[in-house]
Amino acid sequence: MEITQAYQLFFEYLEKTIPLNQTSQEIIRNTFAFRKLKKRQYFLQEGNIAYHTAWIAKGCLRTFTINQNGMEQTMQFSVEGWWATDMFSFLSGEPAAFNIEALEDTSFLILDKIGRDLIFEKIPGFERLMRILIENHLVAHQKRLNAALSLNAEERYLIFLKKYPDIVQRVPQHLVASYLGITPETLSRIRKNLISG
Amino acid sequence: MEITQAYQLFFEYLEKTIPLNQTSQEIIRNTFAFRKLKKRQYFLQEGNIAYHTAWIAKGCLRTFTINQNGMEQTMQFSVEGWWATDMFSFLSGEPAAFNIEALEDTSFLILDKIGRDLIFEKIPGFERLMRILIENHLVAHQKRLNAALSLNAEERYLIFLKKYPDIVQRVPQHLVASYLGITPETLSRIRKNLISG
DNA sequence: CGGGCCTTTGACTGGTTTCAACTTCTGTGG
DNA sequence: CCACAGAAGTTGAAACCAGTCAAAGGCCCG
Repeated sequence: MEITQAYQLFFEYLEKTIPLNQTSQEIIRNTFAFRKLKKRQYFLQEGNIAYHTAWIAKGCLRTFTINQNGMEQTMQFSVEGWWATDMFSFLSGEPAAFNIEALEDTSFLILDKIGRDLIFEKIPGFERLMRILIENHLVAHQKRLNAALSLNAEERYLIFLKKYPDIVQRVPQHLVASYLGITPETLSRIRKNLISG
Repeated sequence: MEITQAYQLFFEYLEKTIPLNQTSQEIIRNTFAFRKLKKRQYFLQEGNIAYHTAWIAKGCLRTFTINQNGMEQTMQFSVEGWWATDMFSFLSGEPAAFNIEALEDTSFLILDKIGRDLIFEKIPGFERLMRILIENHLVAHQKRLNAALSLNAEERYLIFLKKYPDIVQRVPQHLVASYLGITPETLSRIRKNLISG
């Protein structure tokens, strides 16, 4: 993907919420940098500090942690138009608990904290947009927590299917399992069961 | 609890993050209203619209949903200095999915959307404070989701004990179980096991 | 074509729920 | 202040869901 196209997509994304004049676009071009990752490369590794927040223009990033049993726990799949970072590390400057890797060749824009503060200051409505973003993020997490605590594996898989039909096509099955908090074997059996029964 | 004291506590709480002059305090007094609930009374019921966000001065509120099996799922216990609302409903104006009830006689300050916008406009740094609040909230939710998906019941209980030793003392055991996403029987057995072994 | 990873399948294990009975605690009215 | 009813907590036995371990088949990519 071209740099110009990535910014263009980002402007379109932003303009759904806030108007952008030429000056604002220029500021964004100067604060957001363009980056690419090839499949299997890392955007962030656990223990490092998350200096950047990423906005995906094309491709897919996966955010995950290693839990205390040494298993990968997938937190999020970020596709076109989504954001990805370790929020805690980005905000506090402490080492990240999350890893973020590319599941496909991915193009994205990155923003550091200085850039963020600059944008908050210069572009009216941007801080509000980020707040709304995080609020929606929080709501989604509440629903997911609710599901994790009260629904069984099959029910959680069906919700995932319904909510992200595109992502199910796109990522390996064992990663979906790790997102749902179940083993690959269990997910395989659930799918078999859904097809036959 | 007295009205004056509630505002006083709130000012102290706010001043940890943002300075407040006389004017700001006056604005807050005019936008946040004082409320009381007796034990077992509701602050919000599922299906109604959450017109308010609450800041607890004294007491304890419990936020919970009824899941699709008709079981209560406790989302949060809000004690002194915490906030409580159905974020989704408050922001969108859609009916709430959450119930919020008082576990004790509780005194708190409430803010509606109009008041919030007013405060964001009039008090510099307030929007930032709310953003940081939500960001921290999000981080906490991520950790809890992680735990829910990858740890067993005993491990989750131990984390809860460590993180909220005061709340464990304060709320009935079966509500802690519903917070952890386990049955009261299981929590009882876990506790027995921890004491003897 | 071959190697390694992903997925599937089977048998077994273990943690958690369910159902039921019993005990303890709490609050309310006589 | 006691009695009693209802709620909360404990304990046991059986059932169930998901995990673990192991092995075989499928598929992608070098």
